[in-house]
Amino acid sequence: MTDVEPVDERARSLLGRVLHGHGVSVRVSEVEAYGGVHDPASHAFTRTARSETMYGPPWQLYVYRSYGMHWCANIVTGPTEQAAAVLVRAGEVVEGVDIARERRGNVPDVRLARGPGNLARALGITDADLGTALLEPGGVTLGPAVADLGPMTAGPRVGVSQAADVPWRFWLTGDPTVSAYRRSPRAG
DNA sequence: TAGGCGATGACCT
DNA sequence: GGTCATCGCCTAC
Repeated sequence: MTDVEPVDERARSLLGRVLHGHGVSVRVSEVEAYGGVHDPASHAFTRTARSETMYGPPWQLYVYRSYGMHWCANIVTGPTEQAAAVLVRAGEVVEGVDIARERRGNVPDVRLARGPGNLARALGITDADLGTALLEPGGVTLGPAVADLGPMTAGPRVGVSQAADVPWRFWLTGDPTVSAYRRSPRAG
């Protein structure tokens, strides 16, 4: 590997874009970048069957289960074999609000897609969507880039115990749908 | 084959 | 703000 992909740049470019999933559309307000094979915090740091999708071509959906019961949606951004990906952490439901409410239960609208597990649930994303090509018509798709984003902020990643201080979490400044920061108890 | 751990969320104080 | 539920995956034996 002679150079490192600008994974942080790829992550920032996802902010404001709309992710469509099974009848619900979410405007992405918060993301977290994972550098793939060189990032100790990434699932792809050690290659396993679970993370195999991340080594494939970009713009595919990587779905994993967290704490046994939550699904988390990632967008593979790196070229084949690099396994760089971006975790979509939060967003604002802009279409299909009724469907999202049905999936999430009786919570305030601002919380419908706040947090990676909640966002995946609002969009109806499960392991059945693993490997979905996001730029082609299908169950889960990604909209075009947004020109006027407004200010964004960078900070440390949430919940990771390795490389916790790398500022690869990005969110739209002041957006109410952004999830709260919580440091991993295992981070140094 | 068994044990430990987590890119979390919800609830309680 | 703090605590705990919960279970699939990974690693070590």
